[in-house]
Amino acid sequence: MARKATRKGADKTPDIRAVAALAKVSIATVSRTINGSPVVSEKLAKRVWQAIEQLNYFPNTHARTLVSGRSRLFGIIVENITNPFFPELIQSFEEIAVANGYEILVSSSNSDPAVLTNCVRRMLERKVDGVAVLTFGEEEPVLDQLSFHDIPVVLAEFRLAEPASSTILLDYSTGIRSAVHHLATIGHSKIGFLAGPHKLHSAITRQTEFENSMRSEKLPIDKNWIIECDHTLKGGVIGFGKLQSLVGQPTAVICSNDMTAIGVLRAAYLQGLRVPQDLSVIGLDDIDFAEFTLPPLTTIRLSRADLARAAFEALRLHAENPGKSGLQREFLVSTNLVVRGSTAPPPLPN
Amino acid sequence: MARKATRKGADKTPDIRAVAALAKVSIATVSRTINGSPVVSEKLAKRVWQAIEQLNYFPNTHARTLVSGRSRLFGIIVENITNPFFPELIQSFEEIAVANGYEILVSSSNSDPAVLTNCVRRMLERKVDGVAVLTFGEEEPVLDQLSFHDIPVVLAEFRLAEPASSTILLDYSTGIRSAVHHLATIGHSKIGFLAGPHKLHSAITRQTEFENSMRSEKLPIDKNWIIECDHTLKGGVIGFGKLQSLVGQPTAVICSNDMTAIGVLRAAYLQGLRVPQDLSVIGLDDIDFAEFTLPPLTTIRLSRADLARAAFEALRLHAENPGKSGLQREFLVSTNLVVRGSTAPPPLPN
DNA sequence: GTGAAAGCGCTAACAA
DNA sequence: TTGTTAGCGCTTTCAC
Repeated sequence: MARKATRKGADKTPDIRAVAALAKVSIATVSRTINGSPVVSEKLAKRVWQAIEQLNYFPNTHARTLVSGRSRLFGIIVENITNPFFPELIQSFEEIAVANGYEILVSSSNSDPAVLTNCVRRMLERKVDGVAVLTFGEEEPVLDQLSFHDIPVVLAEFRLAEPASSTILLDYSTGIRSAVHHLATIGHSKIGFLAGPHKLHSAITRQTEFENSMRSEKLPIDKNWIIECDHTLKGGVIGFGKLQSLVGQPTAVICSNDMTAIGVLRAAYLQGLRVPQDLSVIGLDDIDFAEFTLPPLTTIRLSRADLARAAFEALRLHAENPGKSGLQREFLVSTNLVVRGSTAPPPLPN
Repeated sequence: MARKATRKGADKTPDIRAVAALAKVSIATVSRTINGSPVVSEKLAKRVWQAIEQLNYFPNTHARTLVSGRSRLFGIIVENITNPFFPELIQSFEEIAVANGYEILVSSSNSDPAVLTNCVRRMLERKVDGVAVLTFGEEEPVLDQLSFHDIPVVLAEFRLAEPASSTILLDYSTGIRSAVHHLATIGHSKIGFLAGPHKLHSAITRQTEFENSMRSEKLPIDKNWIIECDHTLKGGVIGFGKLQSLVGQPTAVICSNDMTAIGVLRAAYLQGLRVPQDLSVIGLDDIDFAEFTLPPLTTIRLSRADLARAAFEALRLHAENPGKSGLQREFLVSTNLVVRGSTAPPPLPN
C-alpha cells in the first residue's frame, strides 16, 4: 500500500547501475558483492548491500544466464502429473532445488513420445542446466537430443554413455521380495501380478523382479495371472476383472503401482470380495493416499524424497562441473515393504 | 547416435550469426524471419529457414527476454500440489500455455505466507510475464509485491485495483444450491457442512453459500454441524469424528472439497455407517478420483479446464497489451452438481 | 581491491 | 526489403 504510492509510473525496476550509483561504486563491485566474491572490501560491500536493500534490487536472471551460460534452471519431466506419485516427487524436487538456488521447469510427457520431444526442446530453449527424466522407461526418444547439447541428464533405470549423465537405480528387489515373502509366510501360494505398461522399462523390471521372487520362494508362476495394466486406477479395475474371469484364481495380487492396487480394491469391493479376508492386495509406491484406502494398503514404499534428492544431486554435480569427466554416478534408491491392512492369510479352501 | 558422431566438442550450439552466415543474410533478417515479420521476401525467408533447419538452430530465450522485456513465462502458484485438484489444474494450464508458446513456472505455497512471498520473489527474478495466484484466498501477502512491479496478475475470488489484474469469480452458488436442493428433495433436513480452513476466502464463501442455500430451502442451520476442517483427507476424518460426537446428528454432510468428503467416506465406513443409506455425502471439486470412491462421490464440479483457461486468457490479455488500461476482466467459472452414488434419502427414523 | 570495457544472443530503431 | 548498430543487464577479463 505504502509501496504503491511510492511507485510512480516512470521509475522502473532498478538495475545494477542504479545500485552502483547509489552505493558510489562501479557495477563490477556490485556484481562481485552479490556473487560473494571474497575480494571486495567490507566497507564497500556494506554500502552495496545497503543500496540493494534500499532499492529493493534483485538481479535479472536472464542477463545473468546470458553472460554466464548458466540458468540455474533444472527441468524435470515426469510421466503423468495426474498420478499422485509424481506431484509428491515434484514437490520434493522443487523444495530441494529452491533451497539450493535453482528453479524448476516441470513437464509431463503423458506417455506420448511427441510430447516428450517437445518438452525437451522447450527445456533446451530455456537453457536448463540439466534435466531429470523421471518417466521410468520411455526416455529413448529424447536422449539423443539432450546429449547432443551436452546438457546434464539424470535418468531412472537407464544408463547413458554420456559423461554428463547419471542414473538412478531403483532397488525393486528388496521391496518386491519382501512382499512375496510376506505373502508366502502368511500362507499364500497363488499370487497374481498386475503389471504396468510393458513399454515402460520399469514395468518390465518390476514384473521380472516379481517372477524372480516367486522362484526364490519356490512358488508357482502362472502366466495367466500376470496381466499387463496401465498404472491407472481404471486399469487396475479392468485388470482385476480379467483375473476374475479366469477359472483358477489367485488369493493375492501384487500390483505394479498403488493406483492399480486401488483399482483392485475397488473392483474387489464391488464384487463382494472382502480385502484382506478373501483377497490380499499389495501396491507399489506408497503414495500418501495409500494410508487412507479401505483397508489401508499394504505396499512397497518407493521414497519420493530419496528419488528427488538423488536426481537433484546428480544434476547439480554435472551442472556445477561442466566438462569434467568421471562424474557419472549411480544412485540407488531402495524400496521396502509397508505392511498395512490389505494383506492377511488366504481364505481356507472350502 | 549418428548425431553423436557429428558433434565434436569444439562446435557450440549455433547462434543467430551462424544462421545468418549460412543463409548469407544479416542477423536482422534472420530475426525477422523467425518472428514472422511480413517484410522479409519469400526468397530470403526460405534460405533462412533452410539454414535454421540445417543447423538445428533455436533462439536463446534469455537473450530474447533481455532485449524484448518479455519472457513468455507465466507463473502459477497453487496452494498445495499434493491435493489432486491442483495437478489437474496445472496440467490444463500447462497445455494451454505451451500451445500458445508460453512456458510455466509452478510453485505451491503450502499455505505458508513466507513460502508464498518467496515464490513471488523468484518469479519476479525470472521476469515472468504474469502470475496466476490460485491459492483461493491467501494471496494478500504478495499482492503488493506483484503490483509494485506492474506484473499482470490473475486471482481467484479477489479483486485488485491494479489495471493489470483480473479476477476469476467462482460461481459456487449454482452448485451448492443444487446440492442442498438435491438433498432437500430426497428428504434431508439435517445437513452438516465440513468447511475449509477459515483463513481461505474461498472456504468462507463456500460456507456462506451453504448457509444461504439452507435458508432458501427453509432448512434449519445448526451451527454445531458446521465444522472447520483443513481441506485434507485426514481433516475430513477428524471433522466427521467431531460431528459424530454431537448428540443430534445430520443425515447428510456437504464438504468444502472432495478430499474432505473422501475423509468422511472413510470415517463413516470405519464406524459402520453405510453411505448413502445411513449418511449422504457431497464433495466439491470433482477431482478425477471422485468417480472411483466407494460409493462414487456425489460432488459439486468445479472445472479445472475452465479455471485454467480463464487464468491463461486473463494473463495473456494483460501480458500482450502492456500498460493498456481498461483490460481488467472478471471471468466466471461455474459449478454444477454431479450426482453419483453417495447420496440417497435419509434413513427412516426408528 | 577496484573500475573500465568487452561481450553473452538477441530485437528494434534507423539507414540505406 | 535489407543491413547496421545500439543496447537489454549482467559477468568477467584486464588494467590500474
